[in-house]
Amino acid sequence: MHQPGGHENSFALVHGNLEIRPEEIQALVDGRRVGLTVREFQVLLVLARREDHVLRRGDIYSQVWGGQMKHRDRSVDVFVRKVRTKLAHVAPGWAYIHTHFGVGYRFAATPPSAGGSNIAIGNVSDR
Amino acid sequence: MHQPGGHENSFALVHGNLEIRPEEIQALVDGRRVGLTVREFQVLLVLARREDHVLRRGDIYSQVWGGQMKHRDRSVDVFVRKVRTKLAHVAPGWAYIHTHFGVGYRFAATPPSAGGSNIAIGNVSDR
DNA sequence: CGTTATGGATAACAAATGGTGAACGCCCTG
DNA sequence: CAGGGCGTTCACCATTTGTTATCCATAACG
Repeated sequence: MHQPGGHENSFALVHGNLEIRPEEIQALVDGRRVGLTVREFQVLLVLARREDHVLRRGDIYSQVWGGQMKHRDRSVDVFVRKVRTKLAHVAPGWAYIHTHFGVGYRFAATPPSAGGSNIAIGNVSDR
Repeated sequence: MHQPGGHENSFALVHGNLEIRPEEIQALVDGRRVGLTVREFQVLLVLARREDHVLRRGDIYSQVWGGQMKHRDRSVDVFVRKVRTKLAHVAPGWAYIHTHFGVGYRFAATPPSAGGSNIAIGNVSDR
């Protein structure tokens, strides 16, 4: 994580059934490990720290990778997907990272059925 | 948004039940997301920044799209309508963007019933 | 009233954006 | 040195958004 000269805020975050432990680089859902890699964890952490706020890709990027995000860099997207996949594996039906088209992503732990009983499988993007 | 070399004024605006967060490109009505797209949001923002002032189409256009608005370009109108629709969806009865015939638009958060109990459905244009 | 100007409403089409799956290269470990 | 885990990058495709044209309603005006 890129915070030049800064310490990691180390208190655990709890959102819904998800617990995030910065010092341990661990994310737990109802006590079960999500199994995120370091990068994946960082992306989730950055988002979760600003619950319910829309973060631009560039902001997420600079906080995790440091520096300026190159034009058309898809790193953030790819990692968001990886995180989503692993979270979905442990917490089926829940949604945590919401897409804001043309802007970025927003963290909000959303229980199943909230947001409508979608018969469709695909993702829905917020705005 | 076109502000060559300029920074986005980033403090939230609040008008009536409407909150506008430039940084997040988010508009909220009583906490509920309006769901505007980036362009739609920009149009609303430009208007809201000059609450109660009538802005000419050309001004709105140049601030959002940049450059000079071409003769008979209806972009502004189309987006005003889109914004109105989405706002109406979340805040029934309220009016935010008022038409000034032959001139342009004016932002003013107006609660229901203010402005008369119109039985008619259509729009009313100010002057 | 009849005509013209102006804005509202839709829809068709084009472009931008993000989801996905997979290939690669690196590094570590057995 | 083979295998596995991880981060990075690419390419393809579905969806969402932006742009433009057209038709319709209404205001302005003689």
